[in-house]
Amino acid sequence: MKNTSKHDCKTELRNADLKVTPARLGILGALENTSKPLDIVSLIKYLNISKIKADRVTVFRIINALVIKGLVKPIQFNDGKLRYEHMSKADHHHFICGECGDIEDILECNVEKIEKNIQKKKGVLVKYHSLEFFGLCSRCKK
Amino acid sequence: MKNTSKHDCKTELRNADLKVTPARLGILGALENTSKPLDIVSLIKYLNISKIKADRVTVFRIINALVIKGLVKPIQFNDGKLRYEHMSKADHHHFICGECGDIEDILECNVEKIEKNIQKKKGVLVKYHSLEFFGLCSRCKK
DNA sequence: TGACAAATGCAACTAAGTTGCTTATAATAT
DNA sequence: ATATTATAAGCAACTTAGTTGCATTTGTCA
Repeated sequence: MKNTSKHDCKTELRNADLKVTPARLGILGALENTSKPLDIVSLIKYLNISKIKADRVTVFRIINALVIKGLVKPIQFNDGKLRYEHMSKADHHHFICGECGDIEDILECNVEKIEKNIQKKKGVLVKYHSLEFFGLCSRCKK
Repeated sequence: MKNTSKHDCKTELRNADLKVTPARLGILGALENTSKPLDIVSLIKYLNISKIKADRVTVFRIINALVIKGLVKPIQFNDGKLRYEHMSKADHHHFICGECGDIEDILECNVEKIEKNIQKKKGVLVKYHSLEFFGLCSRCKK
């Protein structure tokens, strides 16, 4: 299981014309093994735990490269920092509670149809979209 | 026209339990008179032009208050800063070009239905949602 | 295994956003 | 109108996200 994942990460990087390095494998691995989107600080923590040392700057640079190559998608929860999600897990959206920060997955929307429509109508290329819902969760609502 | 708008801003603030001050009127006015979402720096510029002086910190505090009260909605274009839009203009979404930063309005999606669904299913309160499309515009695509 | 391009580390920087505290001002009652 | 009071604004200092330049290291490929 772990081997497969590692192998997948390697070929993923190679297909994207990115050299295979420990930090890159670690970051891709982190994003594939988690259910919630991760911010830079969480990624660095994950790398530390995995005994992979990588500078803050390196993590920023790697994540930017992954985004540009389309392997990873940035998500904004309007708290001043970006989080990142592996594209293979980007098939759902989120509800974010503005009070407690709780994140719930939202499955029931099909934006791909709209996406295709926009591409055709406007002549643009849509790489990814973000659909997030903000409000109060059932606990904080009261 | 201007009087009406000013009056609307006043009652808007009063209804939200916010005191009416020049800076608040200026910011609400700016957000009502523009078609594109504005970031903090643009808001400060607008205030300066309107001969309203307001500290950076004040603008941040005002905008946060307006968001909490639900008069204004923050929008993220994944460039490291928030932009803001008056709620009365929040009925559409955006396409953002990652190359040149161009912003195009996207009209054709009805997320309200999904929103109501989520509220019912999850027992949460959705205050606003964000749906933005990221990619390359027709010019940068080539 | 050696060469070269690409990746990393480090230091210093920019820019967004926040906090604490003092002063000023809008709303309310007198 | 005026005094009172809670709230807003200003200022300085801070935190945190993200970037840039440059020197050093490392992955790849011949």
